[in-house]
Amino acid sequence: MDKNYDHKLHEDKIISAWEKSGAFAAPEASRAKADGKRPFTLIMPPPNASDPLHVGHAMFVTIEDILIRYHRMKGDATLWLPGTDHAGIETQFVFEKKLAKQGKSRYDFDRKTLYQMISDYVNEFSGVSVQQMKRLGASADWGRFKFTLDGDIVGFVLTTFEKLHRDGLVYRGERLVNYCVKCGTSYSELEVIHEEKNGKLYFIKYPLADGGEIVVATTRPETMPGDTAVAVNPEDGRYKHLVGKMVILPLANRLIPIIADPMVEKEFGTGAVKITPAHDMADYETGMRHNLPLIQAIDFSGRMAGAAGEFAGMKVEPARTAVIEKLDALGLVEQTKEHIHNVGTCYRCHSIIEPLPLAQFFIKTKTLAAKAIKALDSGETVVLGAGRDKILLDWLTNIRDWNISRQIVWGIRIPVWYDVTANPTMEVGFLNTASEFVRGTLIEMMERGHSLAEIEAGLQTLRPAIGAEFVVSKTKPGDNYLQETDTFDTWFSSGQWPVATLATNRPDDLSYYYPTNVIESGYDILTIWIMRMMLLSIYLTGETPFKWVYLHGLIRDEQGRKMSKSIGNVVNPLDLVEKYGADALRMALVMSTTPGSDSNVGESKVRGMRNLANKIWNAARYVMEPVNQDQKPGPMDEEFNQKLKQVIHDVTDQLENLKIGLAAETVYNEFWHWFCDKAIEDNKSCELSSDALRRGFVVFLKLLHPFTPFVTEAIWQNMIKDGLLLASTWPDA
RNA sequence: GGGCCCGUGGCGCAGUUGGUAGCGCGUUUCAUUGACAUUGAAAAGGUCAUUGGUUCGAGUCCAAUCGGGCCCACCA
Repeated sequence: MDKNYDHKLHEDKIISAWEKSGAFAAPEASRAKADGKRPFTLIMPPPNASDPLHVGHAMFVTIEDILIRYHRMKGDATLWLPGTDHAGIETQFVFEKKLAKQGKSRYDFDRKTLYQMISDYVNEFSGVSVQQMKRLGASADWGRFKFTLDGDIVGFVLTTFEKLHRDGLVYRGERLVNYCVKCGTSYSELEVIHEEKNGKLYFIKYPLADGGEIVVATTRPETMPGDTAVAVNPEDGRYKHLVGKMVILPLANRLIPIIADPMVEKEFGTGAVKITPAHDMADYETGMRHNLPLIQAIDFSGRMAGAAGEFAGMKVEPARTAVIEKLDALGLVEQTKEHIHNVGTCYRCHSIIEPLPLAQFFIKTKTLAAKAIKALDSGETVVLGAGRDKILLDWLTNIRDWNISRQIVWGIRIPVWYDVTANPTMEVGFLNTASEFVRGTLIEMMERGHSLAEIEAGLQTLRPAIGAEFVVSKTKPGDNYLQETDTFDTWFSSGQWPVATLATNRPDDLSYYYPTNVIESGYDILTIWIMRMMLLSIYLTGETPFKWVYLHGLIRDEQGRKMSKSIGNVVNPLDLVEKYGADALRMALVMSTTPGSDSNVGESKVRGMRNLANKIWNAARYVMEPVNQDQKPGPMDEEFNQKLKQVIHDVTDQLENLKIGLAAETVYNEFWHWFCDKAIEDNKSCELSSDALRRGFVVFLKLLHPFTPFVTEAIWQNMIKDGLLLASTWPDA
């Protein structure tokens, strides 16, 4: 054996030996069942198919692989099911940025072509993440690999939607949605980030119809053309006498009522609020309570709409200035104050989110959430992650209906159809045969000579009226139908992941390997993903999808800063693997970490763990040729055996209880500071037999294997020369 | 405004059901040609944020305070 362990000489060879052995594959359910084996199932959180791995991925690969290797050695029927996600918005966003560089946009292509282009782009990179996971040592069952847009997964997702619809849990409704005019799609509230911004609070005089005025405070005067009321608090003595009176809305010169609603805070501003139901979530709610009409002043491109009269066509920011100037000229601006307020921004592109009214598909979540709450309350599902279980519970308790429509093509198209003859005025946007993007009502377009077939072929957007009837069907229900152009929220498909991946694999996988034991992910997607999996999986199977939720923390740099491209402190996990070996990176990522807490990882820690790999290697060299060759028990043998048992017991116990960081620390310390520093020295002084030392070392190889699989396997091949360490059995205490 | 998490030697972090504090990196001194300098031995360094309480005993439980971070929320 070489004097030093060089990971480059071993890792690739070991990966292929493992793969060739077939040990990664989970046993067939029927056989495992017959053998009386206990299943251990872990569904991999699917990384974006087109993205290379970052440290967060390396973290989940490591933690999950540790658990999988441990359970495999314990003799469980172990399934680690891998996959990748199409990541609808993320991917289309990146792709459109590429198009923009070529001076093109999504409107230069018909749906099919655009989809194909993105698909090709994703396929070009889709192998990368899988290769990288393998380099980290991921012992997943690659034969069961799934992609969220695989035909069988898509079929499964569509069936789920049909079932939800049959059960009355789907509706199409016009709601204020969080719309990003730059991304051209709506988002669920989970994808909106609230940021504090400096703005101005304008105090504007609204004249009363029968003389006098009422002053309202607003940060968004440009939405005034959409005002449909002024609201005051019912308890507010200053305004009680005005409730029910009419005001003349400046600029538009429309009459709108003064209403009383408890949502108004008396202390803020003037205690009077303009109500703009089409452009503010709270106003929308108020509008619903008071049956106020919806007037859209801003359109989906982020410009002022026709209702804004002279301001129509202007972008929001300049329109705000223009409106204030005009009002000021009319003497209607009482005062302007500097004001810090929360603004919703797009998590993707950081543009300001416009709340806009749009007909979308929603899933009713209340009844689904009740079952998830029950699973948490009863302990059927336990969340590990520094109190984040309470955040989950809070979300489930206050859950809102889930907007699952996205206005993008990269995803699963919603299987809903509209009858053309029944909806002649729905708006269509399509690429015509002359490759121009045209938009208008269906009937207009047909009158202009565009055939239904032409429209259907180039269709990008379809906007049927609010109450339009629709048919849910996987296939076209008749010649006179056009399909909804929205696709499902990516999380709608990944929310079914544990069930969908098992149901579309081997025949008995779902019945045997479900519910899964552990789901592992970063806490940043607790609500957006984990919660959705609970909702949909319980709905589909009646059982909670996982017993344990293990939430790992964010990985920060050595100084505790978030990794970001602008700081330039992003570490590529594969570079570290190249330099120090996969074992070193794995150990550095998990040692002394605890669920839910962020951890800082820098090169010095990885280097320290590379030293561990070398230490193991050299311990092997000693054990194979110890100074004391005596097989007979030495005076320290008894104590050594006792201690060894204790170590096995501790590590096993910690792994059983998902205390992975602690288990890593225990093996590290006991191996280095007890086995190497004490036991080997005892052997040198002839107090410990070589026999005991060797048995102890083999135990340590096994205990270390889940954490540092490569170096331990390399030694096993050198020393034991029988089978693979990967497939050996876990030591008994 | 409501909720959650964190505050342990210079730095980064553990500490499993409460029993007189550990690890990595760093620092100091010494050692080493036979497992490993990617090493070993020894050492310096912490009143476990502060205050009060429960307990025979608290880093570990409770309360309050200060500091840092996060989540949620219709003060426009």
